[in-house]
Amino acid sequence: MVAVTGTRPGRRPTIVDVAAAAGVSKSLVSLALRGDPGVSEETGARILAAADRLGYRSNRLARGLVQGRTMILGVLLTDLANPYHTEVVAGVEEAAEARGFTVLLAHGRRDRERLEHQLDSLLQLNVDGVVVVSSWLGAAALADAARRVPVVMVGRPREFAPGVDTVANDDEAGARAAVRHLLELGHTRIGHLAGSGSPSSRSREAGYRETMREAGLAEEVLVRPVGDDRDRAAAELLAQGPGAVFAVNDLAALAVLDHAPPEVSVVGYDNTSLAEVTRPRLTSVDQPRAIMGRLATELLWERMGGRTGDRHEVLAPALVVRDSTAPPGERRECGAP
Amino acid sequence: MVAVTGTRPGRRPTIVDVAAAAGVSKSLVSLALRGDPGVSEETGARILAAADRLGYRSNRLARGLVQGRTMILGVLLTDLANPYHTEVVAGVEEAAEARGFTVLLAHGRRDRERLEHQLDSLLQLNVDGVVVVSSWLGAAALADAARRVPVVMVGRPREFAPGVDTVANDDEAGARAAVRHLLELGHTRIGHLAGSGSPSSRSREAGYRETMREAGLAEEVLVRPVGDDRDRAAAELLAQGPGAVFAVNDLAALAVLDHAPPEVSVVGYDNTSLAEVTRPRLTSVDQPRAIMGRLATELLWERMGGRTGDRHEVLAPALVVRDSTAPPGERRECGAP
DNA sequence: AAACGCGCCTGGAACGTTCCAGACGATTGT
DNA sequence: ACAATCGTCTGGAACGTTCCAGGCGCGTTT
Repeated sequence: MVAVTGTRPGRRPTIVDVAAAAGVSKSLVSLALRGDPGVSEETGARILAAADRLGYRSNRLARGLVQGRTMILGVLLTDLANPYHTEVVAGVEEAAEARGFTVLLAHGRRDRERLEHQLDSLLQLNVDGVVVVSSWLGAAALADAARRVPVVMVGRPREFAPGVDTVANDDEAGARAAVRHLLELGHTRIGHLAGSGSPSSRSREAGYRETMREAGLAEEVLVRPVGDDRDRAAAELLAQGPGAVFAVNDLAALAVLDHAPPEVSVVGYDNTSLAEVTRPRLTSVDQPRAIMGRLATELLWERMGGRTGDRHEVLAPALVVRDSTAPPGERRECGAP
Repeated sequence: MVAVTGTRPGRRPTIVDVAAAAGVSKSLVSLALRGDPGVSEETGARILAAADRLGYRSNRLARGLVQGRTMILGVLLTDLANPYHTEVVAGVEEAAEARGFTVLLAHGRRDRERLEHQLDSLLQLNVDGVVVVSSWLGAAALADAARRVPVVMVGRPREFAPGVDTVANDDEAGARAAVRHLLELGHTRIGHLAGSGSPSSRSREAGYRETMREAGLAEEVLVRPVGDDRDRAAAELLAQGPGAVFAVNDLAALAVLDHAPPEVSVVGYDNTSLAEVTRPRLTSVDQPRAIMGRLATELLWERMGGRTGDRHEVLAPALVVRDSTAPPGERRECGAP
């Protein structure tokens, strides 16, 4: 399996090698490999056979260079370990694949500078579009990228970048649904373990406050930002004696569950895979992540088709009720069923 | 911010545009942008300024084409959602970055055919090396890829592919450590919820059987394969009344925890992020994933440097003791501390 | 004074593909 | 019989870089 006849030694075979082996011009090889109808059946078969024999693989760099597009979509992630992100990616991949694109992921590893660097790498590769699954990237960097290639951001940006479409869920509505669920169970003393000032977390907090006010419970509003130390924040919030807690995300909710007596109901946000796995299983607000990913890809597609105006899509989340919520005074279950 | 002077309209600026703007040859621009010492300080500054003004970004396709290498490492993953994988990736990224490589990820989405397709995509991109974090890929596909570019597989292959280095943990040793821990706590009736025949799971089962035999407990050996329905398998295993269970991985361990009375001790394998999050927190065998990722990158590096013989590295795992194991008869804790 | 070395710069040839204009026979239409 | 058309196929020009051989001016050595 070492030296295959017809190939220059030590080099990967090119279209020219295949052409020589099949006794035709390189142009015809190119046509044949792409299945062009203007190639006679017999010659086509011979070319394919030769390519196969030589172990030829097309060189995407060269193709991309001459065509000016690569049929590659780049996905930029802050944090691979975040299950929220990965489900969005699955949606992107599905839609991209259907349109013949290859998806490559670049990873920022929770570091803003690295994130910008990775975005740059993708641009240098001439990807045909970028989906950014991160709120960490600044509007300037995003807008700059959008000047060269379609860019969609999944999530809620601090600031809208011109030329960049966005896909987000309606955080305020999700928060409302969570709080309403607790109200309907009969809770009144509902606290909120809040986020750290990101646009999403602010909307969630606003939804919480609003719903409490509408229920005539403005005095019961109890908010504690989660800060750096989730456990401390959870403990301090619980020290105020709420009957239920709406947490800004699942991890925060877990911290609450950990410190709360079993009568306290807890709702999370994001419906990550954690929610299924913990005991009690966590009631949580689900973002339609796969759909968001698909939609992001469609927005890219539209941009490639020439759309110029910016679009900002907001999707409705849905509450998923599990075992961590119960009427006041009832114990959540714990451990084996 | 629309039409920048000096750029041909509608095209991204190239090195030639920069050259024209700075009044030098394209060759000099190339040298200047790469920081070649043979460029006078003054001219260099002028070129950089021009590049900046035009918003120039180097084209990696063209560079890769002429240099024959891309300074990109590809990582092929079966399953993004698997936290085991993502930590390996972090290790790869760290080591790759230190050597000036960019890491791009391709995702097989738990589909073998897609996995092969993605591998092909990476090869077409002329990546300088591939780390495969998956046991799904056949030896033939791996060997084929290894013929064009260095390939390292992280995990235990069903069959060693020629030309492909591997990095794995010592599953048998890990299993021994887990079982010994249970023995030391005083357990004798130790069951095993086994995997589905992958090389890793077979080694883990072997380690279990061996250790039981050495402890004179050959008669107590109790093995149930996990199959498709984890919950059923766990319930059936528990119906045999073991005092402790060593499970083939964390997810299987969780299924056992779910159905077991609190006196039953449980050990998992892989020490995924789940282990920290469940209650009781799961005792589990940890693979040094980040180190495995780094090592994989180093093996690639060696191959690039010309090594030809195959290397198969096996790293020692370590047991992480948490709350899911206790002496026989004692209750594991549950819920708040 | 010629030769050499050095710092700085340039033009053209790669790299592997696709695109384009057109060549060559054979067939068809008038 | 001649032009037009069609099905196949070809050679060269892109694409945007890097690499290479060398050029020019100037100071230093022989």
